[in-house]
Amino acid sequence: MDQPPRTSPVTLHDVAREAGVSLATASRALNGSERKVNEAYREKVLAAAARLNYTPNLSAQAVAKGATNTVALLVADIADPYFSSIAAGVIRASEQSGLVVTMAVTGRSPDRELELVRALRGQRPRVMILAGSRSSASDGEQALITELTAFEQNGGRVVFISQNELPFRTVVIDNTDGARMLATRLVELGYRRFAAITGADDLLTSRDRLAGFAAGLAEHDLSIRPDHIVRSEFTRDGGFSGAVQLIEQGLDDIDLVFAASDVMAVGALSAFREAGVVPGDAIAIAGFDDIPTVRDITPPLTTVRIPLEEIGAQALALAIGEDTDAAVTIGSTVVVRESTPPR
Amino acid sequence: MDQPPRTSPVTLHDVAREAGVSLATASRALNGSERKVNEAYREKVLAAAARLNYTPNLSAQAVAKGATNTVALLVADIADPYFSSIAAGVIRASEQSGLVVTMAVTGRSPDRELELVRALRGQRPRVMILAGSRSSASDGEQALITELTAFEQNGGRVVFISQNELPFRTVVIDNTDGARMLATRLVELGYRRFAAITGADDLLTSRDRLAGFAAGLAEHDLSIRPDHIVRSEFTRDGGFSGAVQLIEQGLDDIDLVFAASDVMAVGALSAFREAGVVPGDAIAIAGFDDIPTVRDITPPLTTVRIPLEEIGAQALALAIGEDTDAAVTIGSTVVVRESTPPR
DNA sequence: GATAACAGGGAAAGCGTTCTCCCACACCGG
DNA sequence: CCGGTGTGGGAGAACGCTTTCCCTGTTATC
Repeated sequence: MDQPPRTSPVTLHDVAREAGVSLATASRALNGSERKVNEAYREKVLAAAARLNYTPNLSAQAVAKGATNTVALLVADIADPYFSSIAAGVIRASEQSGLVVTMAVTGRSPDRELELVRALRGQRPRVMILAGSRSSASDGEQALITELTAFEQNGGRVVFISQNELPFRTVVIDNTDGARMLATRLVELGYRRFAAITGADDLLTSRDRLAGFAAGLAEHDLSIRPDHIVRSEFTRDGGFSGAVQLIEQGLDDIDLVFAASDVMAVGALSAFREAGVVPGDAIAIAGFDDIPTVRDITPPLTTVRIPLEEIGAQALALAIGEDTDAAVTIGSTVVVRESTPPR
Repeated sequence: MDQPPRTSPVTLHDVAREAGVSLATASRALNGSERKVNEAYREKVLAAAARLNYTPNLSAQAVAKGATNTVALLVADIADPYFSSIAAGVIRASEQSGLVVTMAVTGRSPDRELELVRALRGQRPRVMILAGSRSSASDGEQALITELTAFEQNGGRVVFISQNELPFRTVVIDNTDGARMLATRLVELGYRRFAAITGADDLLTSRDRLAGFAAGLAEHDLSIRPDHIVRSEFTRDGGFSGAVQLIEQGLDDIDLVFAASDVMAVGALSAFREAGVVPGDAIAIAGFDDIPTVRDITPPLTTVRIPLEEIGAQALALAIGEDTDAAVTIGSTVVVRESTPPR
């Protein structure tokens, strides 16, 4: 595979020599903007660069300029449609701005997150976007804040996607209000007896959604029986096992299950179906996020739509934008589908 | 947001001064491996680094060493579960090897792909992994090969995920054989009258799968009526519109629809359901890939399982491995689920 | 106790860029 | 014809590291 001598990459120096100009001129013709360079020279340089198939060494540019074109993106799990949709938005927006995205996956571990932030900081990215799910009482929190503050003091920008409880720019997803509206809507549809499958209690996203849902119910003097709230992993399998738990407890007093995310709802749906409980009929289900797949499952899922790709794009805009708005709040809409027929 | 004076990042120089040692010693204590440094000195340096919250500038390291720790990953669409699963595998394996992944999205455009390869080459990554869907007759193909060959001659490694029709290392997905086995299995289940929804004709993945499926049928003296093969976008919506087209043509002479990917199958399922044709009952459906969601849709989808995450991990292994095996072939297994009940 | 061998610190030369100076030259007004 | 004012090329410093090379001090060997 490696028969040819293995040449070393073409440098700007080579291009300059080939074009018969100085290093400085070559640099200016190819990348440096400010100063004009004689049209004849410029063409000679461009021709030489093309002939040699030259590509500027971005690392060298970065050290010379003291700035990169990099966006560092941290997500919990790229195979999860919630995060991959957000990532798609970040990447699209980045490419439009001529930025390159480097991505790391925390696997939902705060320790790993801190470690990755430290490592990514070495890249001196322009922007760091953290789309992990924040949890409330993590010990490493302070260390993370220290790290990110240092990063900002060196001229970087930090953007969180989640709750704005941290002192950084944030794309705020209005989990509480979205869940509240969903609850109201479900009450209007005739539902009265609720259960919920949520993530661990310190997961802010999950907690806010549950709280919002409960608040919405409270407005109609309804509530969720404490034993009808089951906690589980914030994943498809967590949703599955949460539903299993509900089934084992007995479904008599439940006509609707609220899952704190669509991914969990999908898992729950499968659990119900496997147990012979027909979703949308014997039991209604609602989720949160409106990930692409939920319109294709059966029954199509009632959920709260948040524009995931746009959130990713907004995060980048917030990061590179001039205005120092500390937060952008993303609205959500309730989408009623067949998993919650009127009753 | 930026009140504090905005200090510049801590450099190795600062650390060395703080620790009272030379630059060389600091470098060796923190990163450089070969030479030993006195334990007392090393501790002083590490302490100083921690005190100043130093992070080595990776760009500077890259230009000094002439090598990076970067893996460049190109995918067609990160929101597509096929690619996001592969990406998850690449990222996991990369992090295990201490490599950083930079990701770019081609949006299925060969021109864009070429452009991105050029741009990413500037990063001087150790490895470039291309997971786009290859298409046969793309004009820019030669330019892409030139670019990638140059990259390899400079010491980089290129890995494709797809078909090995290009002169680079490849993780080969055995589309043909998988589809052939699927066809055989479906014939065993009693199906005789087939239709297919596939991608554009020059998309190799799609073409191979269709060819394999047809070959499998041929072994049992069966075939797909040419007018029962519809071509469409290789996406969920493409699957949907493909199914609509079949419905409009009439489903009388069809009892099973083979979709060239699970994503398409999912779209097709929705189309059938919307048209009142019950999938798994009035019409059977089979897909290809075994993306995570297909076990959660209704009916659960019969498909050909390929271990997507492992493919991603294999791609990285192939890239950084010593052995110059040009290709690794990934086996596939038929998974029969309820979308194709015996008949 | 003299000498060879080695360990390990520090100075300085790179790595591939950008960018600040400096300078030569052309052009202009008086 | 002279000095002033651009204009734009080129030399070289700088960016933050790694690594080679030199040199001193310690240890091993006879």
